[in-house]
Amino acid sequence: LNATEVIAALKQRGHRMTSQRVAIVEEIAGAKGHISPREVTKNVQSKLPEVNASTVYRTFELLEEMGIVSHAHLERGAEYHGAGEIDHVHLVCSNCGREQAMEAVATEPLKEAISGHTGFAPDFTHFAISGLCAECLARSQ
Amino acid sequence: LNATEVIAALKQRGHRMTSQRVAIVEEIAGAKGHISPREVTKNVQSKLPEVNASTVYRTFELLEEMGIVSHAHLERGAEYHGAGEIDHVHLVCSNCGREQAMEAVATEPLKEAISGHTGFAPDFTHFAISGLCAECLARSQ
DNA sequence: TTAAATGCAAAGAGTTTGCACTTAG
DNA sequence: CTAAGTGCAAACTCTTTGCATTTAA
Repeated sequence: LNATEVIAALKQRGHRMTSQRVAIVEEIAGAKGHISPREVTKNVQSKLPEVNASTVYRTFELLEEMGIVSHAHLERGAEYHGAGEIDHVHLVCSNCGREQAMEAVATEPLKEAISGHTGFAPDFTHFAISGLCAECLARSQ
Repeated sequence: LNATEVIAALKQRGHRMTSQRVAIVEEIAGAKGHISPREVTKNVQSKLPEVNASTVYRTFELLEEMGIVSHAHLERGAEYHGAGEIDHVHLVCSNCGREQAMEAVATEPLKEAISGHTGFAPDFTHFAISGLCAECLARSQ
């Protein structure tokens, strides 16, 4: 996710570039993996104290509408990630809370199994997948 | 999930059976599939108007602690289901919002694939699985 | 009797909204 | 200029918590 490109895309759609919007886009673009509205709000406010949370939410909404980011549901609410990134699933340890990502290609077999049984076309990237990470699993045995 | 048995289990643990608790347990036991704290609150209040939402939350907490129910994360917050029920995953259509359940055995192949790649032991029943239901998929093509 | 359970009110987190003000273009 | 964008305050949803009161056993 490249801030310059996103800003160019926004301008092309006729959006105005305010200092708040630039800071928010840069924060999102600079984040690795996923980032939540509250993190963006906190980080942006350390530079521009006046930026309001509602502006952050409105910016995420706009970017999602433009197909630039997507959101996923993790244990504690929504997180966003670049829509262009390699599809990945979110593995969240229910014991220690650690998160890891895994490429979504590995989920193809289950996609086909579910699709074959029910006709439902699953998208494993939208909700996190809960479970036990390797360490907690080992420790529990 | 059988209300009488749950009540018996509560009594055996030394809990008191108040009219509120009975009504809440009956509502949960009477629900098919999953049910949310807000639904329980709404339905119970139609019989006992004075029941407070906090009592419903405390009851769910107690039942989960006793292993009688488990919770899962769906698009709009937590839902509970009987812990004894056949393990099932929640398929939620991102287009029409419809929910369907599917036995979790079908997810075994992916469990093994993820476990083999990352050591992570996934539990697909804890978060819903998003996607397109058969109807919306057909309509989109 | 007495401690568990409840109701209530408040708080807290996360998110949305209406409206008046600001400002990019 | 002027409408898009913003800040602010309020509201809303979901959930939790402290405390005084009620009540099952």
